[in-house]
Amino acid sequence: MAAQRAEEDALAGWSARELATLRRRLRAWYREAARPLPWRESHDAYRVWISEIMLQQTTVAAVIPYYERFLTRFPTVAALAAASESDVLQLWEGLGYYSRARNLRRAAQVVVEQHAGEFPQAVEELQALPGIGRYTAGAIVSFAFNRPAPIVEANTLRLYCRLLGTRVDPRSAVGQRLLWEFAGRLPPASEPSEINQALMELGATVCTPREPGCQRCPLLSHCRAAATGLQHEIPPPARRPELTRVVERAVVVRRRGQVLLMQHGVDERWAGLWNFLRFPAEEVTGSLSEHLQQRFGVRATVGDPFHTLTHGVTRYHITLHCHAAQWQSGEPHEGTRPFQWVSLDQLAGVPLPQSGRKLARLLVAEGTTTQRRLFAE
DNA sequence: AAACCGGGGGT
DNA sequence: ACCCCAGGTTT
Repeated sequence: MAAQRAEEDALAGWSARELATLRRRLRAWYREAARPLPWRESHDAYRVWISEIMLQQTTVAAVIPYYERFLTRFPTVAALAAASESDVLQLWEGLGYYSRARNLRRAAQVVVEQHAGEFPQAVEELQALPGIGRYTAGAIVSFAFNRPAPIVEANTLRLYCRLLGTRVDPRSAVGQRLLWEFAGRLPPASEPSEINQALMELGATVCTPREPGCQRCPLLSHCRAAATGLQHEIPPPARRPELTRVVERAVVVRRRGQVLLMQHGVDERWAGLWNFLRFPAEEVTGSLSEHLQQRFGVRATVGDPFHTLTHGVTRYHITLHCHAAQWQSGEPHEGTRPFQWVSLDQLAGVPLPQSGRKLARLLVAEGTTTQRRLFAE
């Protein structure tokens, strides 16, 4: 296989001597260029774990305030294990990928119940916990326990591809095997944590996607891509899925100063979070009022849209038309989906997706006058 | 292998 | 408007 040949070629020529030199230069650079990150404060597995889960597909700047609040509210794995799912989701609100929060709580319960509250120190055992994959397991082992473990994520993936000078697709099975093999050779027995952090930091700040700073890279003389001028073409860009435009409707049903919320099911987007009544506009065949009665068993008078907001979610661009409605009769039901009535004051304590929160803020901020207009009682 | 999961920030 | 992000799970 051509791909297999490319893999062998890419790994050939990295002598133990060269790797030792590479590590020395990397450490020297890192000790100058270091920026503070939450987990540098301690080598606590719980803290490293929380931060790594939050950082999945999420930028450092976005994570920091969430990390601080989370550690204050749930300072130990035992505290997290004892929390309700809703409480954990509440702290996760706005961060996205909410299965991370649900898995976090489940994993905490496993650690408490099956590991006596102590994090296992082996990659395989950590990877068996919900929400912990190969990267996060390696990150915990190397950062928290300071034991050698390979890490491959967005930054090191790009860095390794360029160092290796390979045009192999890093997302393919062959590419993955190549990268993890190379990643396994990099952390030394002594102080591997620093090397792994330095690799990620170099990828994040110097070996960047668009304009890699090769002139200031401490590993320039080791880089097979830079040697041949291929750093801009490696790694090959991922194919972007096409954006689908959809129109949805949200209905704020009001009854005696309270609003109606539905909970998203486990097989839906925003699983476990609450929302106003919300559905694709195309599912509405007749009037909105008829739709509410047929689908939720609720009689209500529905007004024209009072607000429209757009937002992106995964590969969808959503236009959301928001309606105010006045409840008349009928308790809401739809399969086993939970519903609840909450006052506007209580809304702050219920986990909502970002789009729902924007709508909620609108209701609270609009004031009594507008609400009276929207909900003619 | 491909789809799915969210939202923010940079350009 | 498009690209990227300290990924993991499910199909």
